[in-house]
Amino acid sequence: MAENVSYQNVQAEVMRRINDHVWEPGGLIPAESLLAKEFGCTRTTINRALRELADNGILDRKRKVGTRVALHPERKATFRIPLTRLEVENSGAIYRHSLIERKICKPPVVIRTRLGLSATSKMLHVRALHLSDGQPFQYEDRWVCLEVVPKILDAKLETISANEWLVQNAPFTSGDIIFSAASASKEEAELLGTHEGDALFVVERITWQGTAPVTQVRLAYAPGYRLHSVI
Amino acid sequence: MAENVSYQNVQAEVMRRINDHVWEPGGLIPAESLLAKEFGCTRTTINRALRELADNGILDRKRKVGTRVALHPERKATFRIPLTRLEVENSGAIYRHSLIERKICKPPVVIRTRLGLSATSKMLHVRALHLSDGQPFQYEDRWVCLEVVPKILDAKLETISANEWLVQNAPFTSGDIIFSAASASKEEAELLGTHEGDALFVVERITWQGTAPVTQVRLAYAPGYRLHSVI
DNA sequence: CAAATTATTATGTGTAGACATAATATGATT
DNA sequence: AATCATATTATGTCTACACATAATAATTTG
Repeated sequence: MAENVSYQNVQAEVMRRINDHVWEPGGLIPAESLLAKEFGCTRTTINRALRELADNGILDRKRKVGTRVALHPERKATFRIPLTRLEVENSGAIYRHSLIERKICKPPVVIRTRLGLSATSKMLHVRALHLSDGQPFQYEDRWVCLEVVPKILDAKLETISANEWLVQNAPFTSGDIIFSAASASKEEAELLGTHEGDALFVVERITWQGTAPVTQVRLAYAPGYRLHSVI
Repeated sequence: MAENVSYQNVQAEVMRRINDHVWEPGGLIPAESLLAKEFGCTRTTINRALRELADNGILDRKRKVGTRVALHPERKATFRIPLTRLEVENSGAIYRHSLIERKICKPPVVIRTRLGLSATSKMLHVRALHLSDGQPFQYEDRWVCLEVVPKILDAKLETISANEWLVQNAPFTSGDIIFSAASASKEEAELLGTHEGDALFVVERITWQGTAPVTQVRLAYAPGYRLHSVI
């Protein structure tokens, strides 16, 4: 008798009660100590179950106030941000990349202000094309903050992509990502082997080391690219 | 004396050692029991610290084998999947939606096979336009599985959007999401108030209740839409 | 020697209890 | 009545210990 109740059992039952509207969206659910008594386990176990559900956005918790069912159950989707090389190789194709430009210069105002840099700052501007089985796969336009990552000037970016060098040598603490769709410019179309005006999937990413910007990159994918994710 | 060591302290120090290459990517790190001794806390605390980092993709853990620094630190990004209504309202605009079509019929083969339905299955096909301050914001093309959610036939989809009705009435256990870019068809362009061929940001989503498909939806956003996310 | 069996070990998860902390509710004071 | 100090409460996190489990290593067996 007295089987152990696992935190997963608790989670399953909590989810059932939410789905069956036993516990209404926005409503308070019983306190941990009560649930512990009801489920016949310790508060530790209940705590872990509820904490994880709160991490997943299913529940909202506040000290002293209690735990309530999230009002708008906006499920969180997570997706991995792989290296472009691995993204290609995982599809079974052969990866290659070619450096288009590598220049130290002052960034355009858009970039500078977005990163919060002074007007005199110089950055490393890198443009590269990533290929999958010889076909254009992704066009990369990157600005690297030299004050934060001066060592990148020693990197052989013809051999190792800036993407990969940064992952290995420039840790970041946080980042912003923006997904959008854009029409291919003439140059982009040429590089990606498609036509001007074609719809491209675009990812922009800015990464930070504390409050200092590390790098900003714009990745334009060749037509047909689909980013997959799971809820 | 003997200050408590929190799991967050442990996480911070672990991250430092990874960033400073004290622990190499792919390398084994000391076992929980050793770290507990080193940090002067219990294994429980170490476990929580490492477990969370593993959840975030920073570490790889396997029983008996140990814990290693993830070889390719593909950071996971998470983003919320809000109701379209809230997405609009949170931007300060007024939301409205208009139903374009609501029909019970057999789905095209693409949809049917993707959802694993039989050839005779009928589904509810809903098309709607979501507006932000009167301007076209998102075009929704949805198929709902009537075997799983028969009650949707009673819903007043002119009043409440299918999106919102389903969130409240049809829980799901898992889902796939695909992001892509597409050129606007003539009809899409008309509905979204733009031009044929314009680049649209497209989200496709399939949700499942166990192994049964709940709904498949294709959301095409008006030009200019950007999806934000944080790492 | 190869195959099957039996340790061994690192993580996974549970119990029981304690103190910390944030936010509210209550009561005392002006 | 309004303000401030004080209890109260639910979650947050830690200690200390125990047993479960998966995967490997060591050992026995055919």
